Amino acid sequence: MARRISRKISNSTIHRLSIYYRALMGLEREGYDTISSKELAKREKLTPAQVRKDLSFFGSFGTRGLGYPVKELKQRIAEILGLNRLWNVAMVGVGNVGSALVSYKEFARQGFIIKLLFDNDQRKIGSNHKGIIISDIANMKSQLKENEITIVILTVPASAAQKVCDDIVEAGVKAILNFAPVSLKVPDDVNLLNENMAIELEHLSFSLTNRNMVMFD
Amino acid sequence: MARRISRKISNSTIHRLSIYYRALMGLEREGYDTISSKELAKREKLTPAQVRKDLSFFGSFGTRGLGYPVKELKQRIAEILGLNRLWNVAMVGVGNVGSALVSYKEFARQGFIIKLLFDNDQRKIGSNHKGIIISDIANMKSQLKENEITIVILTVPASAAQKVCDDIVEAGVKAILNFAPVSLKVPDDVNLLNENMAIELEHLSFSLTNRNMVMFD
DNA sequence: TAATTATTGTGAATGAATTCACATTAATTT
DNA sequence: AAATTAATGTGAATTCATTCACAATAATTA
Ligand SMILES: NC(=O)c1ccc[n+]([C@@H]2O[C@H](COP(=O)([O-])OP(=O)(O)OC[C@H]3O[C@@H](n4cnc5c(N)ncnc54)[C@H](O)[C@@H]3O)[C@@H](O)[C@H]2O)c1
Ligand SMILES: NC(=O)c1ccc[n+]([C@@H]2O[C@H](COP(=O)([O-])OP(=O)(O)OC[C@H]3O[C@@H](n4cnc5c(N)ncnc54)[C@H](O)[C@@H]3O)[C@@H](O)[C@H]2O)c1
Repeated sequence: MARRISRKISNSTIHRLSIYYRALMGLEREGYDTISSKELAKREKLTPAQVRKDLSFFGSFGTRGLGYPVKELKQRIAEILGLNRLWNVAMVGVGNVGSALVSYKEFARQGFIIKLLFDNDQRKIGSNHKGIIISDIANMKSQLKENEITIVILTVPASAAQKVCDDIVEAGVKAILNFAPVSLKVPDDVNLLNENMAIELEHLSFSLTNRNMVMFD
Repeated sequence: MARRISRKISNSTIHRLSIYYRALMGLEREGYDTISSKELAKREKLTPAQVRKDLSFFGSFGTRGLGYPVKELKQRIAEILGLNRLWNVAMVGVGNVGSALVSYKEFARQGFIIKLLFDNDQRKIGSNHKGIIISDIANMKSQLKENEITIVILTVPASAAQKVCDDIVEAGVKAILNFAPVSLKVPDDVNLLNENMAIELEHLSFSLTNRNMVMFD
């Protein structure tokens, strides 16, 4: 029953699975029963071969001559991505970015349940934020364990990030989404992803600057 | 004087340039005069060869036996990324995410100046947000042109995103950073980047789910 | 039920990105 | 000033990702 993935799945493939997942949600809403790799690729500006190859790493979900069943494929991708369950999430640093994320209902709808909030600002600690009481960062380590938190969103200032990150790791958390613009050091068995909006802006500024692929030295 | 880049620079290389840039800012603060590819790679969990290859696409900035001059290399990368100038930025949709971004001072420090804010909510239009008056979306097209906006940050609900995006494109803007979780259609000459935090969370949930590279069907 | 059509699933081919490996060269030491 | 050391810059080798191309096959049509 267990399908062993021999090859390592590339980050690009994982990323595209999320894209397919979103596309399929849209298609379901629009009333599609099936979708071909050709049509799915067109919608997401990819190639049909890429779509088929990505999916083939995990099994054969389609029907030759017809395409993929929208509802079922969506469900299969949800399973692959680990979205057919709830994840206990904590967030550290309830400032500008943290507040925006907490109020975002889509995360909960996807199974990412923000259970705990932490901050070190005495004025914030104890206050109720969208139904969750903000806890003192001093209690973080024990509370992360007690509440079986598996994912932490890190939205503290860059200067505090490594220290807080160390504590998160010590609490046994294996997945961190970091918004602070610093390279955090974590052990190999911890999944760290960085969300850095400045880098995206810099990418745009690079593209605008090098429109004709000409540089100056 | 113009150095033609024959090969297309890969997105990964551009992304790493931003990483080097941040690392160099840190190194400068820490008082380093020079840095070797070996040390820079170690800090950012990359390989020395990768660092050297990335930089070599744009010129030879180092000294054999010694390494790269921190201050100068930082400046060169800033030039490559187009950060040695100011960019006029507008933001559409001043809600949770939009508000967080507007209050973020680092963007301005990097040269991304948020000049205009737009919304369609009558209660928000006309109000002063961090020193900027929120304008009516109805006036967006003309104002984007008048103010020579080159980058737009799009933080409206998914349902409104494509329509607003079309107007942005019509105004002649060639770079868009989109936070709405939809695939926007834009002409080939428009640079569109998507910032999707849910996708990052899904990546983490994939990694946690497939820790031993075993899947279930 | 046979012929036709559409589209998957996948090895093989191609293309792209990364890493290797070393000649080159600048700085430092003796 | 020669020898030694350290690290760059870059072709070549390798690894990884994407695309090609087609046999296999399910659905539909005649
Ligand atoms: N605001 C943005 O648009 C934006 C954009 C890109 C990146 N970022 C990054 O995201 C992070 C958060 O940004 P922000 O604008 O929300 O900052 P913020 O200052 O509004 O919020 C940070 C929060 O962390 C808390 N905090 C500080 N030190 C702490 C500690 N040691 N333990 C627990 N909590 C602590 C503060 O009390 C505050 O509530 C920063 O690293 C920032 O660089 C922000
Ligand atoms: N809040 C989050 O943490 C978060 C996380 C991931 C993605 N997103 C995405 O980012 C976008 C913004 O999220 P948010 O939480 O800030 O939403 P929000 O509802 O708080 O803000 C959206 C703003 O856009 C304005 N708006 C709506 N339609 C408009 C139109 N046609 N023209 C101009 N303005 C319009 C609204 O008045 C509002 O001020 C959404 O697409 C959301 O899915 C948000």
